[in-house]
Amino acid sequence: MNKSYLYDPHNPELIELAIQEMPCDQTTDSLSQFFKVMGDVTRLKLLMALEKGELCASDLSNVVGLNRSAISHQLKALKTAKLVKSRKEGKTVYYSLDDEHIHSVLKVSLEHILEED
Amino acid sequence: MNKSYLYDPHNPELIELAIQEMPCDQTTDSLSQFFKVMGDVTRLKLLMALEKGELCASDLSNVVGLNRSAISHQLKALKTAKLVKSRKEGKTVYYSLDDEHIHSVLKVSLEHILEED
DNA sequence: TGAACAATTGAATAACTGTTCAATTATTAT
DNA sequence: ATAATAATTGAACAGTTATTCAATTGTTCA
Repeated sequence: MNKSYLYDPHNPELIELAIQEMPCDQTTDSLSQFFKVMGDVTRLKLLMALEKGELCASDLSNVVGLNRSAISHQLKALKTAKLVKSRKEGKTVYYSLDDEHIHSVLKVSLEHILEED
Repeated sequence: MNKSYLYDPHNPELIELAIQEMPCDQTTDSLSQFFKVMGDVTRLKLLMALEKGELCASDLSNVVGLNRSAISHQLKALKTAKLVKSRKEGKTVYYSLDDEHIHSVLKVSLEHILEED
């Protein structure tokens, strides 16, 4: 029961509802982690590049305009977050999007950003 | 033209395509900023609480379990990012979601998180 | 074996971020 | 005017993060 009211409630019923319907900490943590991973320009560009198809680390460096080390670090973050998967072929490692949901999240969010107001 | 190849290209055509279809810096910056704002547990919880209805800062403190100062700082960030709007009534300030897109983004992303594998 | 290439790793650094605390503004009621 | 309440603000701190550099692993080919 997370009911530690520090301040006088103005709308007690809505507070109750919001607390009841709030997902558990594990879920909100995962969700915010998911957004955090995409909340970096470099990682976002990597994901957008990989929407076009499978690419290796060097090619991704060329697309994003950062050295291989930086790209490798961020690819690791994306892999840990299970947003990309990799496949080794000889010396080169090919990366691709792991999840289908990402595309729709990117699509809806891009629409939101590009919206006029 | 962002065509500064530092490394030997393995897949030149796909590199070209990825570069051509990559949105401009302003767009990728805005998009990553959008995700960054939701990439924090506190702000995410605030948004999820506001999905239930309009709430004032104190009530949001009670829902999230943080003092008013912390909430106020994060509400400001959400307002700057145009994810929430506010309405003043006497001493209290009521906050609500500014954008309809957020709901679908949260929905799709939550599905992704809760997915089995 | 040794040279060349792709990729990763770890340490270091500079920059950023979220929360707390203390002080302040604004509004209402006595 | 004073007190009380709601909210905001700014400074400070601890913790995190992205990039760079140098070194290393792993693979291919001569």
